[in-house]
Amino acid sequence: MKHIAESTVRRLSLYLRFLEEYEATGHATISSGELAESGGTTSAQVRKDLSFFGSFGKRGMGYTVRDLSIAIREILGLQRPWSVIIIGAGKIGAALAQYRGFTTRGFRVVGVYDRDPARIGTKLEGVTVRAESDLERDIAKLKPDIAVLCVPGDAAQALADRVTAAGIHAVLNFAPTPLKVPKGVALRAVNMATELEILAFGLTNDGALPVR
Amino acid sequence: MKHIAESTVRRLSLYLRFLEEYEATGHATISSGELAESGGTTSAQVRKDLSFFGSFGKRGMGYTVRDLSIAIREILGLQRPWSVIIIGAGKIGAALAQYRGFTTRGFRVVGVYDRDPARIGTKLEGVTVRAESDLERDIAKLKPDIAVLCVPGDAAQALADRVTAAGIHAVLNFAPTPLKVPKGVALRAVNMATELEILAFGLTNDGALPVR
DNA sequence: CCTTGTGAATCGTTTCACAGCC
DNA sequence: GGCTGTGAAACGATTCACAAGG
Repeated sequence: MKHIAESTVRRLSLYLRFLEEYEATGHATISSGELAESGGTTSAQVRKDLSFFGSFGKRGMGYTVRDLSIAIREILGLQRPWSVIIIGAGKIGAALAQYRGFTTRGFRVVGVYDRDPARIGTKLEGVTVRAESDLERDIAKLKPDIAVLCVPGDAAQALADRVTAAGIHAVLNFAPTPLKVPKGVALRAVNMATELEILAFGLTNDGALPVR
Repeated sequence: MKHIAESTVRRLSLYLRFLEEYEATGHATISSGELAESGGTTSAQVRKDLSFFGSFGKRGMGYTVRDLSIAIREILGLQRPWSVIIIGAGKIGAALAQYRGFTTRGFRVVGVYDRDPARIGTKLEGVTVRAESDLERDIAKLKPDIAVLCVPGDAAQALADRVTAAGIHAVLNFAPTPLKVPKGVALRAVNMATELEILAFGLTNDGALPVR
C-alpha cells in the first residue's frame, strides 16, 4: 500500500466520530463540505483524504452517512476489537484503564500492570492489576495488540524493550521520554508537558504559530 | 514574527528535555548530531530549527549545553511560570492536577473546577476543587494563562466558550470533541481514542504509515 | 579538521480548479 | 445545478550540500 500521511489518518478518525453523531441525528447523507466543517478542514481535503482509499460518494449527492461510516471504520481497522494492556497503574494509568472512550471504541483493556506491590491485586474497572514480572508470560498467552505505557520516564524505555521483545507491535507512550522501538513496531507518544509548552510558545510569540 | 511550524516547536521542547538530562551528566557541549539522535531527527533539522531564532553554536565546537538550554527555554516562553486551571475533576482531570511533570516545568495549577457537588470542596494536590459556576469570577481575579479541559465531550464546547469569553487565551482539550475557539486563542487537543485509532491503522495496514 | 548556519533542491501535503456524473 | 474525484499548481517542511569560522 501507498504511504498515507499521519495527518490523513487523524482526520479520518475525526470524520468517523462526527459521522456517528450525525447518523444519530437521523441524517442519511452528508457532503464533503459539511464533513469538513466538523473537522475544521476543507471540502477538498476531505475528498482527497478519502480518495486514497477509494470512492465512497455519489456526485451531486454526497456520501451516505452509514456507508461512509462503515468504510472509514474498515480503513482504520476498527471492524475488529483491539486488545490493550496498560503498564503503570499510577494516576494516569488508572484514569486510562477506566476511560470509557476506549472501550466504546472497540479497544478492550485486557491487562493492567504495575511494579508496586501495594497496587498489585487491586481492581480497576474489573481488571485486576498484575505484577510487571508477569508481562512476558501474559503477552505470550493473551497476545494483546497494543501496550500503553504510563510509567515514569526513567522506566519507560526498559518496558518498551520488554513488551516489544515479547511480541507487542504497537506502543502508545505517555511517559515524558522519547522511545526507540524496533522497526515494524507502531509508536505514538502523548506528551502533556510538550503540549503545554507549545501553548506557552503560542502565548509568548503571538501569531507565530500558523492558525488552525 | 515569522510563522514557525508546530513540528519545530515540538522538537524544541524535546531538545530542551534532553539538554536538561545531558547537563546533569556533566557534559558542557553538544553537537547538532548528538541532539538529533536524542530526538529521533537529523543534525540538519536541529540546526534549521534553531536557525529560525538565532545562532547559538560555535562552528567546530557545537553548542554550550547550558546556554542552549537557556536559549530554548526563552524561545518557548518558559522563563516565567504559567498558571493553569483544570476544568473537570474526574479521573483524567484529577490525574493531571497531580501530575508532577506539569509543576516541575513551570506550569502551576491554580484552580480545579467541577460541576459535581460531591467533588467540590475536595482537595487535589493542595488545590481545592471549586464549583464550575465560580469560573468567570475566578478567571477575572486570577487571570490564569491556560485552561485544560477534562470534561465529557458534550460539555466541552460550552466550557471552552465560557473560559475564552472570560479572558483565557490558551486551551488544552482532552475532551474527545473538536473545539472551536475565537481567533487569537491558542488551542491544542489530545485525543486518546484518536491516538489508539492511528495505531490500529498502523497495525492493520502494515507499513502504510511513514516510518518515524 | 570539525561543526555550524543557510540558500537551494527535494519531498510531501494541501489547495485549486475543473471534468465527470448524479 | 450540485457535488465528487482527481490531476496540476502552490505551498510548506525537510534534506542536501557547502561556504564560513572556530
